Amino acid sequence: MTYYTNIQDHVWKALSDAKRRAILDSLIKGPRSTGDIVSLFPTIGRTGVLKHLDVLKNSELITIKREGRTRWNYINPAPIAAVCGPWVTRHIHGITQSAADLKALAENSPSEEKQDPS
Amino acid sequence: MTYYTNIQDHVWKALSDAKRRAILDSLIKGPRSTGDIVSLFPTIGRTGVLKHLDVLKNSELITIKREGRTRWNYINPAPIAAVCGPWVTRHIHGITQSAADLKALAENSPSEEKQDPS
DNA sequence: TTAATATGTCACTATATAGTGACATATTAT
DNA sequence: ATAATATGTCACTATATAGTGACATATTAA
Repeated sequence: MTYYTNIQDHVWKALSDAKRRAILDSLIKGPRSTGDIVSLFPTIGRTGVLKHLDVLKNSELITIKREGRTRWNYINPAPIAAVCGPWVTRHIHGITQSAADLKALAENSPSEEKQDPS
Repeated sequence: MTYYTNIQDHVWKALSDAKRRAILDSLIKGPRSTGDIVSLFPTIGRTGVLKHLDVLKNSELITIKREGRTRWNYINPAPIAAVCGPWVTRHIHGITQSAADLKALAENSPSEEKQDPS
């Protein structure tokens, strides 16, 4: 199945690939053009990198700003801080969730985690 | 390709699945038997849960202790603390890695991150 | 011993994902 | 206008992954 509609899953899935994490690492210093990022990965082609950037964009881990024919890719750490940060912290400190949360997690794990009450 | 030989990747891949994160959540309170964990997931079968537990075991996110015919699954937060913690912290605070590290990351991303000098 | 319980293993299916090559479009330089 | 640059899109292939049903094994209860 693996139908996940919430942003949480998108973020974790995006971060599960080593190359995508490397791309994010390379953006900490500052934005890079797409071509520049491509040149950082000699082992895969341009379209491959493009698809990784698409994944990062869809999970909002990068934002994009066009300047002429150049596309500038900016890192956006907000999803990391919002999604992974709390989860990792909770597990490092062994903090238990409420039984109700756990039940929801297990039963419909695609939607997972705390959801907006919208 | 996606041949990853280091533990780092195993951890991120393991955590990329919502059900596996839910299993880990359920273990914060304390160890559970395999059958107990299975009963937490009505949407998938026993073998499905077993495979998730295998993934968690291979990434050392759980440890196992047998007691008669019962297998007790214990959470092990060490890989989270060792692998995800620093990465997440670094990104939340926007801390740059050395250029050499970045180059290594990009060129042979399968092995990724800092490796044992062994 | 026999049956029930709890778990392990395996081959299989279906979907997801990484990666590619070919082609298309937009922008800048000559 | 023409060429070079930078990026976007698409169909395709190969592998990885989630999940299943059937069967096997080990342990406890009757």
